[in-house]
Amino acid sequence: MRLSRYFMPVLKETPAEAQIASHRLMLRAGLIRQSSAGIYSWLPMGLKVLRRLEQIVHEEQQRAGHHPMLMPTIQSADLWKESGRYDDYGKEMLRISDRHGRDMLYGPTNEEQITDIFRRDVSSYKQLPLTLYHIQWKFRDEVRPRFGVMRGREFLMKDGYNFDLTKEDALHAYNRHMVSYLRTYERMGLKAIPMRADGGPIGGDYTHEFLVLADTGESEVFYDSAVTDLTLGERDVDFDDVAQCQALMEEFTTPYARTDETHDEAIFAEVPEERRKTARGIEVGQIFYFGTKYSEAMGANVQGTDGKNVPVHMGSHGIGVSRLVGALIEANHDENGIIWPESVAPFGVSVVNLKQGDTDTDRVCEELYAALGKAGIEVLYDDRSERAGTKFATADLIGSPWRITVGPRGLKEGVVEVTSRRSGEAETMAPDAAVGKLAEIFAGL
RNA sequence: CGGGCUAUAGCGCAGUCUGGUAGCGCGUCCGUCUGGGGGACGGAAGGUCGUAGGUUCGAAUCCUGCUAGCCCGACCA
Repeated sequence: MRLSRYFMPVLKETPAEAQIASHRLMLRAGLIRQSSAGIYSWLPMGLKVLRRLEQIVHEEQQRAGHHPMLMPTIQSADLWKESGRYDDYGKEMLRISDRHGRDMLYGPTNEEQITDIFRRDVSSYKQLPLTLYHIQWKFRDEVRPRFGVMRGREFLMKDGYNFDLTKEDALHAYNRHMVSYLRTYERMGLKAIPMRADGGPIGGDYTHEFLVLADTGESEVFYDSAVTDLTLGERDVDFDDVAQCQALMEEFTTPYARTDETHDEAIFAEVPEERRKTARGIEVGQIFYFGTKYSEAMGANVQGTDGKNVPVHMGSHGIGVSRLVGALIEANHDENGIIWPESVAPFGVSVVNLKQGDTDTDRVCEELYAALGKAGIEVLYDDRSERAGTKFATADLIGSPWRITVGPRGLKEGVVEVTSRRSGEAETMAPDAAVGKLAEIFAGL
């Protein structure tokens, strides 16, 4: 993308309403604009990030054997009256009525809807196990929205639902989700720790929250530092392998890791003192197994091998996709701006032309732009007639992980400069070598 | 939902106390000089001062209602 033709309204100063780094930087870098309290428009570059996260979530869900679908944002209240949650949910739920005076609502989640879909078309154990998910906008009418997209009222969420004949099968689904979530966050360049959690309004005995450590996190967390060393890495996972998923789940949940809601000082005290850590965390996902709570309330039964109807065992699982954009920035920024991990960056490379209008710098920039694009890298070419300082400041702010600086001084020696946004380290090399180096870096993503 | 604060140009702010018809910086547009970390100079555009009503010869300024936004707490992904 040529910056001169793009819509990327960056701000030099921070809007007064933004308190935390991610909110400030999302506004300053032109990712979002507020529409009303807790409701945001996603500008082109913000949408790019959101789409990249969605893409990773889709790939990892489908890798685990889950099926994408899409349910509506507006739901009928009838289903919620049936499950009993119409009254339980309280003012957080945005209630509306249509022209006929029917009670409707803007969905804060979709257990009722998915259960309704399930019970209409699934009647036999032979159709199980089944896990369906979607990525859809939700609305929760927070009393006090804040921190930009981290605690908005409207938010994009992946929510998934598993249906299984037995508790054992449903717990495998639970473990499978645990592992697929770990993979998902790792691909995004995030360290998310599964922590034992409270059921909350969704209910359930088995539940873990995934938290990203960040000073601005809303939850206080307590953990054994051993848990932060764990990674899935390149390990090959067979999501149908019950024992493997179980083992991985145990590996990642055995070290102590809890939020303040479930924290137990007595158990925590057993962790060796030097490994006992207290920090703050941002919740970016949660998984639940809740048994037959909804299937019983809503009559979601299947016939078992003996021909008898039994309620299915269910679980639900969520990833806060829009919130993740904020969490990623909280975990990846410095005083100059955002530092995107390669896998989610809206632009992998910023090409900075230090002397717009100079025949040689213009030509080399164009060649780099074309060659990097051919290598499958999204490039933001800063072709504005701005001075070097302005272009560097913009590049730092928007956080492309790599910058190629092209100026007459370097071109005299036949080189350009390749700079890592994260480390700040710069290397000079021929333009061809720069393309080769970056193509290699981005090839694995 | 309790407590506190704010609303003036795209962004950050002054002006309000003491009423006289709106200003600064950044950004934007034009021009010139520049050109490796937000450059300089000259010119210009842009505001029903959140909204409705009241007081007054006259209201950004004083009074009342409303709305929106922000902060702390409780709540929550």
